Amino acid sequence: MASDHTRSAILAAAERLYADRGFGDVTLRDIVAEANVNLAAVNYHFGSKDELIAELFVTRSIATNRERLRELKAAEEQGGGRAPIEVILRALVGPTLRGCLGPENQRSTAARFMIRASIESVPPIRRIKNREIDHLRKFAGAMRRSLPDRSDVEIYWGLNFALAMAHHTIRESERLTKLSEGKCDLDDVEDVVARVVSVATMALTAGKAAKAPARALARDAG
Amino acid sequence: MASDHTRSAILAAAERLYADRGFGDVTLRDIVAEANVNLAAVNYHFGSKDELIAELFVTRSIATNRERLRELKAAEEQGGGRAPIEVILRALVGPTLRGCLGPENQRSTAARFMIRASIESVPPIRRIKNREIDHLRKFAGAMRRSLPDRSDVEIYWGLNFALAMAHHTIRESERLTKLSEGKCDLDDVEDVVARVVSVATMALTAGKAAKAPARALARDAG
DNA sequence: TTGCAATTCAAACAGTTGTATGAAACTATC
DNA sequence: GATAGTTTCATACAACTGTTTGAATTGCAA
Repeated sequence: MASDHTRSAILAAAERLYADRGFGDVTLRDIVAEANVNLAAVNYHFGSKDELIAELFVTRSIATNRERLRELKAAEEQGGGRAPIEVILRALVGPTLRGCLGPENQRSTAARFMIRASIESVPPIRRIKNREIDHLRKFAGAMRRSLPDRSDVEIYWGLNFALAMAHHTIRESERLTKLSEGKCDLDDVEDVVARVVSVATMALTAGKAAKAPARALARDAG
Repeated sequence: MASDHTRSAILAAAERLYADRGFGDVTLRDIVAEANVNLAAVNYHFGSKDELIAELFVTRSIATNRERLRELKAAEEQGGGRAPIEVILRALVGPTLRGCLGPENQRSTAARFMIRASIESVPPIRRIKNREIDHLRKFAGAMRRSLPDRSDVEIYWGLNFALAMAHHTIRESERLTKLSEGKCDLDDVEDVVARVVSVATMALTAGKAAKAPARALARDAG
């Protein structure tokens, strides 16, 4: 490969545009204009538009997941195979929140692209996304080890709510700022992380009689 | 005028298709095929595709908000101007959850359409959506009356998290079912509502030291 | 240099999109 | 039953999409 220059220029431009404007209204012509390359270059280097998107997503997906798992593994090792639930949750939502919030110029294009991908669900991405389940299962496993007296159902709901709060806060950050007239400071990322982790922790550790009357205690006595 | 038949057939078909497949890949030709009307009928009756979408969204938006506010108002009147926080939250997330989850055949097309609209953010909708802020402010007001010792910041974060859990659960319901291998039963809508309300309530009523270290624990779950 | 493959480029292609047109088919009023 | 107004229809249109093509250009080895 003589020069990857064109190839990586396309990748960078595409990621930036998709992150900013979404998949819906970014055309190949927008991308090649931003990258200062010829229109045919995309098909020459990637085969098709979908393959370009897929490569972008796979690359970032692997990187993000590795980052999260690194934090998780470190925490579990330090705790002798069992990490505090707060630390697990922090490893789950921290990297994404840090990448997508905070002062404008510090936001990672990569993370913003991943958020787009998790929202818009364009075909080439949807096809790949099922693997993410396996990734989440690892977190579910760590959470189970951390809270052995909790049923699987509670674990999964807690996981779901943690991701919900993180993603929704990112996605609707503008609206929250506007609604609260700036009182909710989304630039203070560590505060946001702490809030999400705190609420998710409460969801997972609150008294068992929180809601399900007599239903849940039967089958799962880990 | 003479016969609204064509007009309402288009509205119904469009809503159904948008709810099922999103705005991205539903064309006017898909809509008119589903509605069994001529292609030109859309432009004749609505002016343009965007105006069709806008009318759909405005209609549903008004209906949903009226439903939520009705529940809220009833609760506040019954409590003499101050409703329990759980009831307020239930009025906020209940209608949407009930419309979008539960047994397949009971799901409201209207609610599913609104979820799509809240996710995909197509131009004609984005333009209208800002009014939703005023609607949410009414809920923030009720929450403030219900929890007078809470700061505005806490109120807004609680509101944000409640919506986050409701919307995310709807949007990722398939994934949660798969991840939990069916253990999380999303057809049991009232259980889902109870879980969301319960966690959001904890977020709003937990020990005031929420902002401090992540170690704050709260056993006062209602 | 010559020769050859890799890369770039302008241009065109085939398909789809939302929209516009003008004639036909209705509907109701007189 | 003729007329005027509304609604439907087949069809065409212009703009845009991703993709392909084949010629020009580049880079590098012999």
